[in-house]
Amino acid sequence: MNHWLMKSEPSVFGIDDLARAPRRRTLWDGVRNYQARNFMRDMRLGDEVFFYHSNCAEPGIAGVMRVVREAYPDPTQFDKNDPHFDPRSKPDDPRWSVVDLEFVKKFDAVVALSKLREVDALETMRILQRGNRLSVTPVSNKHWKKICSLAGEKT
DNA sequence: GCCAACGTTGGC
DNA sequence: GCCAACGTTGGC
Repeated sequence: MNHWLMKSEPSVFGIDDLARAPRRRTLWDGVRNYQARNFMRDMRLGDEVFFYHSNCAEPGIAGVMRVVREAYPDPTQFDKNDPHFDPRSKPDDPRWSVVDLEFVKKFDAVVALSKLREVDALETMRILQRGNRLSVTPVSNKHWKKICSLAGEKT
């Protein structure tokens, strides 16, 4: 099983929104970056994903979700009324993908970005690198376990 | 193929 | 709100 991290702005869609969603599931739409898309296409059923809150008062990791459907075409790319509409994308040759994710747990407290930066063992994490903007990134087993322990969770 | 201009991300 | 870093676009 592989591990991942996905960013979302809590003012748009945060972990509480996922916990309240029907069947506690959502499709992760609106990704419009090729590298991030390619990572989503590598996700497999059962993979676990950190839910990262970005662009907010306390950026950091808020909890965990799980992949419950592997990549398929993002419906918003074909919807003229959606902000993520992509006129260059054709139904027989879609550019953008989504995966379905299910709520697993919310951490008792957000593991803050500032905290992650203090931990030597996490130095090489992708989201901690300078200028990083990717909204979907892989997380190594070592980093996954470390962050779970920071969150006070057993692995 | 180069690269300047532009739009977006996201921490602070 | 600021601004650095980055990806994309489009003229040449």
